[in-house]
Amino acid sequence: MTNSNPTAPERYNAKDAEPRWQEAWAQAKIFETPNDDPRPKYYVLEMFPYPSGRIHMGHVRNYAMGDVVARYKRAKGFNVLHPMGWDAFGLPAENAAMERKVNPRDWTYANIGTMRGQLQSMGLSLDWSREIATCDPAYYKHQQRMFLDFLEKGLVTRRTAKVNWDPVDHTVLANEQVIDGRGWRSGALVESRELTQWFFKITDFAEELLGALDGLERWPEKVRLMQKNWIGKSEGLEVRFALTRAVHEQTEVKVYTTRPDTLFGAKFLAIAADHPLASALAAGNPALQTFIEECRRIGTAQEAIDTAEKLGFETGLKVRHPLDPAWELPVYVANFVLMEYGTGAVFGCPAHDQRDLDFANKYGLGNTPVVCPEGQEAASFVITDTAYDGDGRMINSRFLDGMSAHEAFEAVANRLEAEVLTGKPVAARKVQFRLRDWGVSRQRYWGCPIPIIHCESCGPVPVPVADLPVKLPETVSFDQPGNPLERDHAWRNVPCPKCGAAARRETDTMDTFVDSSWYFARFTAPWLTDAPTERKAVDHWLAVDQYIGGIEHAILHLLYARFFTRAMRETGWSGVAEPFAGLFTQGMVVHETYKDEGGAWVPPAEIRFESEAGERKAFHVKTAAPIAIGAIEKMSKSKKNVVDPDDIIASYGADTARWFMLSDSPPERDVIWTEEGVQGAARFVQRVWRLVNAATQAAGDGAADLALRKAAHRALAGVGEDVERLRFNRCVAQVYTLANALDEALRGGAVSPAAAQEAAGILVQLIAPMMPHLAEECWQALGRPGLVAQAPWPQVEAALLVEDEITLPVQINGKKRADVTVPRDADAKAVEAATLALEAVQKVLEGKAPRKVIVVPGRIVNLVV
RNA sequence: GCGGACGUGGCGGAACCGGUAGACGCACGAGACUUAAAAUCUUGCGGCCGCAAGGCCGUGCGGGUUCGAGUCCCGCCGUCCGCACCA
Repeated sequence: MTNSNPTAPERYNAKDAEPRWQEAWAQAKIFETPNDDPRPKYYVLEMFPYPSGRIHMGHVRNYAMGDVVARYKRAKGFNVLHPMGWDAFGLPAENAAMERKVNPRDWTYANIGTMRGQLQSMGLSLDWSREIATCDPAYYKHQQRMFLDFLEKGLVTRRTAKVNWDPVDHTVLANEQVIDGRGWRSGALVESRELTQWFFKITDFAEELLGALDGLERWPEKVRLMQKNWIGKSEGLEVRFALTRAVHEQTEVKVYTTRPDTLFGAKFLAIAADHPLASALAAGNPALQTFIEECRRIGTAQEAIDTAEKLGFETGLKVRHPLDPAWELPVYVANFVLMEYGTGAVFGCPAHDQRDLDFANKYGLGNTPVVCPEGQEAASFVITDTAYDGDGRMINSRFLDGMSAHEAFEAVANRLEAEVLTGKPVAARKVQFRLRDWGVSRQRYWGCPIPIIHCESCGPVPVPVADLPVKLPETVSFDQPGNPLERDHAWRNVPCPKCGAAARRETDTMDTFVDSSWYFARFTAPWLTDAPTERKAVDHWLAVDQYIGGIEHAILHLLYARFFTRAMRETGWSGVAEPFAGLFTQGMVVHETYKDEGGAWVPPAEIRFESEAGERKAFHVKTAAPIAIGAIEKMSKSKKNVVDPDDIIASYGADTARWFMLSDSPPERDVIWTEEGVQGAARFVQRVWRLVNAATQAAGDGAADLALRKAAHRALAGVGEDVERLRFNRCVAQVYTLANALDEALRGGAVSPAAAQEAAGILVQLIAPMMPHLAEECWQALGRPGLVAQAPWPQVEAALLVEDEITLPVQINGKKRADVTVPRDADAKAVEAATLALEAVQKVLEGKAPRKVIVVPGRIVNLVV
């Protein structure tokens, strides 16, 4: 190429070009989005970052993907909203404050400044005029307003509850934030504590949140399933078991069951250690008291639960079987019954529940099988140490015998609902959810203050809307553990808004997941000072058409946001129920790990590679000591396998980093960051630049035009389709294919200037969403007017996508033996004739006719001989 | 334990509704240019046999359906993810 083109351009200089084009875009304000644009809207959003300090490769991948969609949709004629903001409240700021004696606000805003600069150096097409930070009173003021609205609507409550206490972060955590019994952030084993907390009543929407999942067709099936399981709906029966003697006026125990069909297999009743009946009994029973305390102690540590034995305490109480008053069952207090689920009491059917069986075997309660698997003799069906929880025919169950389990469920439910024995129903059908209300109180400083004032006589009083925001105090000290708001008397002590008496502010702040539950709505009109949203704007822009982020938020953030949007609908701040119409969960960025001979982790920047007998070996750049290449893992500081985006952008440019991020792996899978891969991307950047410049020099007679134009339009059609489906790795492959075709055509010398420039122009527009700076530079080199970022997406010429002749594979008995070339519209008969005329086919047939000929038009020919 | 996803060259991966397995890239081999290196260019690259033409085998393993299976069905094996005393 260099030889054939004496006017060869210099190498493309990303360092020079990238800031230049970023400045040009900013000057032209082309990424600032008006709300009143008549074109169809498209809202693309990536999960906003926590300003932890610097961006990491995960951010680069996330935002590169979103930017491809934004730029593509803009070229397709949409009015695209693509904003950015900061999820700016959170514990790291407080930890930094404690460790480094800096103010959390200063620390946060310094990080925002750094990270904003880094994102801008990536050349993202963001509307920075809509930037928001959740720690800004101008943002959280509206969150406080909505909190009060929710409170008025009954969507917020305050109650005492057993909560997850993180002893390291000194705060309460929601159920969703406890992973494997540990705090999601601190990793500390959580403890159970009884505290008075504010709750968002997400359970009010359990049914709706579950039902609406089916409508989220552009969500990954996996995420929908995870949410479905998390909400955990079950349908069963609440059955009242009458006690044979009253205990402190309690005459019955309510039990929730999803298997009323197995009621005749019941052997015992078990209640939770926290059950009111257990407490009542314990009052006069020290042994039981000890047992209950033991249960509570074990209950706090999740790990213990996994290994803990099923333990019970026989109370001596008896209950009557609801289907046979003469049948009495013993009542146990058991460590495996949860007060939080159902009624805090279960009936045990050992034959058909493993846990009940373990318990029954331990205490010698026996078992009676009542569901017999198909094909099994009822007489010989015995349960010893493995319960049977499958389907079958009812046995040993009086009036249920012979029914299916499902029929028996209905029969029992019907009979107990219309109870004939006592004249009143002893059971009711009930739907039960696993989902708990969302506890939002956090005993931390760096969060959105809960706008409540506690008054001795009036109770919790909402701060008047006119007094919002309740701002965090500016000066705080972190020299003692605990929440500094508690100690800030000037801030805390205020008069009651209702009666004027001395009162005190709520010192808990909101879970930071509240902040991120509505930011996408705020982006639609972030300039409003007197309301969280403008209905016209929010209803126009929502739902987000394409949301992109990590799978780790499959439940947490994505469930909270779905709830919050509904709560906003209930309070009039939005007319939309679902915030995200399309969701994409991208994979992580992973990297090899390296260890030196001493077992210490070594960062990739300190390693050089050599190939010895085809084997890749690593050495330390300075000491030349051999380095062991370890497993490929998520980039993490602890394993030192991180690559800083700044370093990559400085040495290769943003386009190279973006291109590599999009090229190798399917976006939903993990991508392995490799030096070779980045270099490959960098080579391609230069190759595009050379090709585009060479295209301006084309001077052929046009003999190769048609083939090149076909290649260009095939790529155009393919990339369009693949961007729509977020298959960026395939887009990249198509671009390479077109680059190869253009290269070959130019080298052949038979391509006309017009066709060369058309193909080069298409190539540039195809890479523009992915490598926007290079694309602008090339666009200019081609002499095209304006910015490629503003150019409409080229039209595919459909005629160029069809071939006049097609080549079909010919199989004989299912094995490929030849090819046959026929006109595109040849019918089956013509294809058959052409196939049979092939020399290779005739040789096999030896004059005989094939037994069968299968012609799939446009696809394949198969001969059976 | 329950629920789900996945398994294709040395590597990342492609293959639409069952129709040419391995697109595209990376790595690697050979060669050209160069004093040399980088860059660039040419070329090879699933395995086995063969000078070649060509043939045989091949998508985790074992069966099945089909003219035809990476794709569908049944049974294993392995990896990853989510939930987990939920009655």
